[in-house]
Amino acid sequence: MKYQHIKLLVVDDEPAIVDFLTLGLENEGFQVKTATDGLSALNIIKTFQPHICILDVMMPGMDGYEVCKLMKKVCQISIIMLTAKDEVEYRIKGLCGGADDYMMKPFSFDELLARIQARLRNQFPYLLSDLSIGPFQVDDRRKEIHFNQEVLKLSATEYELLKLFIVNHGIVLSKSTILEKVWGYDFNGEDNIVEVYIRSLRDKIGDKDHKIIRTLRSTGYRLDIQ
Amino acid sequence: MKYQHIKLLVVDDEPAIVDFLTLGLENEGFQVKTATDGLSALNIIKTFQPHICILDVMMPGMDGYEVCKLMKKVCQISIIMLTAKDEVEYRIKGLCGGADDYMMKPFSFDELLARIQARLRNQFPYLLSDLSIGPFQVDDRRKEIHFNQEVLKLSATEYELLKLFIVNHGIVLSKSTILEKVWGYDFNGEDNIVEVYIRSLRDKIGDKDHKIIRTLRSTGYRLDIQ
DNA sequence: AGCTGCTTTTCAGGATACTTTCAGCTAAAC
DNA sequence: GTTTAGCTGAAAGTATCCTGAAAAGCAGCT
Repeated sequence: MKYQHIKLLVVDDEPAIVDFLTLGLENEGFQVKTATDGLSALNIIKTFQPHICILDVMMPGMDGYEVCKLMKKVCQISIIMLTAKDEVEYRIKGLCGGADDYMMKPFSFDELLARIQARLRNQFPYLLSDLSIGPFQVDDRRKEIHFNQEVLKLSATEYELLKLFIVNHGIVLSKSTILEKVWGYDFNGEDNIVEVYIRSLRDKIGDKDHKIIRTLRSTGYRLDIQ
Repeated sequence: MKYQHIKLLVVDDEPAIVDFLTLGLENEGFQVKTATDGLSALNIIKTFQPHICILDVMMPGMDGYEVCKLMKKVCQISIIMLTAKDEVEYRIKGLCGGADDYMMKPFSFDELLARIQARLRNQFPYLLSDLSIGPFQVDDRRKEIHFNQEVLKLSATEYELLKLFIVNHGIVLSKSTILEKVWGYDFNGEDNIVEVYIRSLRDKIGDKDHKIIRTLRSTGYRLDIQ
């Protein structure tokens, strides 16, 4: 649960590995998206904006080395490369191309976790402590959100929803995404409930003219800061 | 459980060792953070303020000896240095630089535990006996908790529950967490028992309006001090 | 074994806060 | 002007928590 606001991208052309990692990482609480080739990985980065990418070197089409360089150009992302035992030259190439860490296959899941934590500590230490963005401050241990230094009185669902917006501020969230993340994939009600909850959030943060939580008609909602 | 409020920092450039120690120490109940180099160790100290640092001498970049000196400058911290068998000169250097103890690799985990306890007895004796937070004082040896200078008359279960809250004050504890920590993972009753026990604690500390032990509906409970 | 006092656990009713639905309304898009 | 998506007030439905009380368990004592 403590990693709920940390986004990972797993890129490997072998679905078995992707599934294995995704399952484990989601279980640890991370937000995980996947890609099986470099091009789609680069596309996902644009919208998902992950903090860390776990990237296999050997892939058909663009190889991991290329992908790594391009990713680093586009955004601030921490990259952990996966190499097979005998791909030493790739490892060196990878590190030169901007990878932050590498792991040899086969590896244990715990080792991966340790490296992810190391990356977070190095590059995103603020993610491990409190999340403070604009007028919002999320204290996940107290389960409280401050808005302009005042504690908001929120129900559990409202808390989760607002946290989702804060973590993804500046990014549009569709109603179906919100439903999935807050209510769970197995929720089978109408998505009007999202509208209802967003109203109550807007009420509580005094967002009368919908300038903080923006509505993007037939697309979704976006939390705008400043 | 008895070390729950003691904070350790493990610094070693070998992830395998870091993982091994972290796992074992967390299992003993310590709060553990890790670093793989001196600089990040110094950064962590600022926010985490550990009581004891387990510090490897041989590290790339800043060596343990340097780190040790800097740590001692910044704060009151007990340092246990790790040296390889043949690094005698480092050991001497380390002790001169302010290390409080040293251990030769390889060492047994029990030896490390013993040295940690020795350090605690020397430098933080109060951590081993009393835990005093706000109006609460836990005397774990006598199995007594004082509230506003008065001894509370508690059953064994009530004692464990209140201690859990005191150690984790300010942090929301879910009913399942509480069940696991106080009743054990193999308890198979309803979680209404948590509610019942919390009522009795509230009665005994006079928390009529539930402002000391807060209920966070469908999330958990939180002990608030002040 | 039976009694006693205490602790632990279960149970059921009720209060309350939260969740969900609904229907009519508003406003944007074409 | 029509259509559609989103907004909103209120009502209905539900889950969670609180509580008093009783049952079950357990240790010490005679």
